[in-house]
Amino acid sequence: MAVDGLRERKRAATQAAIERAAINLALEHGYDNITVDMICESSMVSQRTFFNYFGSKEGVILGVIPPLPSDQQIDAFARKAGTDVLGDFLTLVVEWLLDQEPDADVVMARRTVIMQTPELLNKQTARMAEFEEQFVAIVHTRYEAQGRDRAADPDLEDEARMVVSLSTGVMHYVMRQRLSASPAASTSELLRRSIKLIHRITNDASQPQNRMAPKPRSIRSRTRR
Amino acid sequence: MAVDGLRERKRAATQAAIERAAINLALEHGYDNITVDMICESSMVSQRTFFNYFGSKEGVILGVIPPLPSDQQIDAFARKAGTDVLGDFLTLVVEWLLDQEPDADVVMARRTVIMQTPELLNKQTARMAEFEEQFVAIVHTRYEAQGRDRAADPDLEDEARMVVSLSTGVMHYVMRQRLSASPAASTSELLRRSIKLIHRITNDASQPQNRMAPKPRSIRSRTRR
DNA sequence: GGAAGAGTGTGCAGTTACTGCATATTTCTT
DNA sequence: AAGAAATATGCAGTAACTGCACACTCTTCC
Repeated sequence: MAVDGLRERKRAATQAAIERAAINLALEHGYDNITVDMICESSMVSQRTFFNYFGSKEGVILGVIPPLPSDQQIDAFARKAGTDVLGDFLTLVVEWLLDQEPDADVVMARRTVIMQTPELLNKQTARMAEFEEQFVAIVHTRYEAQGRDRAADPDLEDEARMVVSLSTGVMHYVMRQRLSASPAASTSELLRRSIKLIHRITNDASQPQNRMAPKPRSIRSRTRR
Repeated sequence: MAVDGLRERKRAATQAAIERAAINLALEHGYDNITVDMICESSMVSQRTFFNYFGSKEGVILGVIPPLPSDQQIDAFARKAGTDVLGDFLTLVVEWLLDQEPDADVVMARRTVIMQTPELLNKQTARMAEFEEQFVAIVHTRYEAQGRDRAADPDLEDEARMVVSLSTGVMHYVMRQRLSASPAASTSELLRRSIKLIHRITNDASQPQNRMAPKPRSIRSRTRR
């Protein structure tokens, strides 16, 4: 029994090779101007292998999707005492997405590529959106742990979904800030600032909560195309 | 000089034909199981024409992207007296995206297709995200109209961006609700309920604003893949 | 140490969305 | 009716992605 596993090491090597090749090519030519074939040639693997590893062209830049949060993590989130669902959930998602990949160089290079290719940021967000249902379920475990019942409060379903939708938006913001902001600021610090921003925005609104859509419906008259 | 323009009428006809063909096919076989060629055959146009009209396969289901809000609309948004930036901006976006297409049948059919194909909802959101920069600019016009200066308040840039990010999330939620919710509920009503939900979620959090990330950094120990 | 078995790499052929370009057809203008 | 402008189409090509069959390599277990 190999203590480490030659297989695993090889696997890690190819993965890293493809990754490096892709990132370097993207840095040099721009993500949109490189093809999967170029990456394959540069990393000396077949196209098929490339897709076996990363599944898509974006995948190699955005990184492999981590496995969903463990039951432990979900449990920890569900049992937190506070009422800050949004903040706690965001913390969970950030840990899920961002706390990995120890290689600082790669992280840095990824950043640069994504920064030069706004479309990639959107794809990142879209990729996250595919877990919407699972996320909603996670939020629900928290509500249940707090004794809030789905049957008793019909809005609870909507509330969970809104938490997730908001989180997706905020995550997009956070990712974006991580690119441009001083890399010194830790992610959790960034998150805290984001939450503060949200409060500033929404609290402003909570005082004159009344007038929302002054015109009942008036902009109908617009020419098409 | 033709009062109406034969050209325009023909154009509208082909567009409608393609649209109908696409939606019907999607309803029958599912969006993922139809090809652009099938749509073209069914609507008797060349593939090239299809792409001339809709640009992409999603485009024909999601509808043509409306032109950005007019300067008038932006101005109206900028000059609104209240402090509810988020609500007002959401109203603007909803008007931009949703207040068009008088044909109820088509709207209904679209709904069904999108409902059956969650991926389409994400693409819709992604498509909207491409206007992020323009949206941020719009929010800024409002801040400027209110005398808030970018130079004086360095966080203003971030605040505008956060408004847009949040809006994207909320719009995703709204679109989703429009699918499942009783079609009776008007969109503006839905929006109002959404804003209320946001307040419920964020106000809960504003009281115990302190404890955010209890564990400083501990989940590092996770096996990869 | 060698055979069986599981995991990996690769070639190939095919599908599908999408684009540029040249050209034909149709409608509008005057 | 002629020329300009818009529209429709065919064609050829690119690039991402998939399924499948087969070869190769590491692991395991006797």
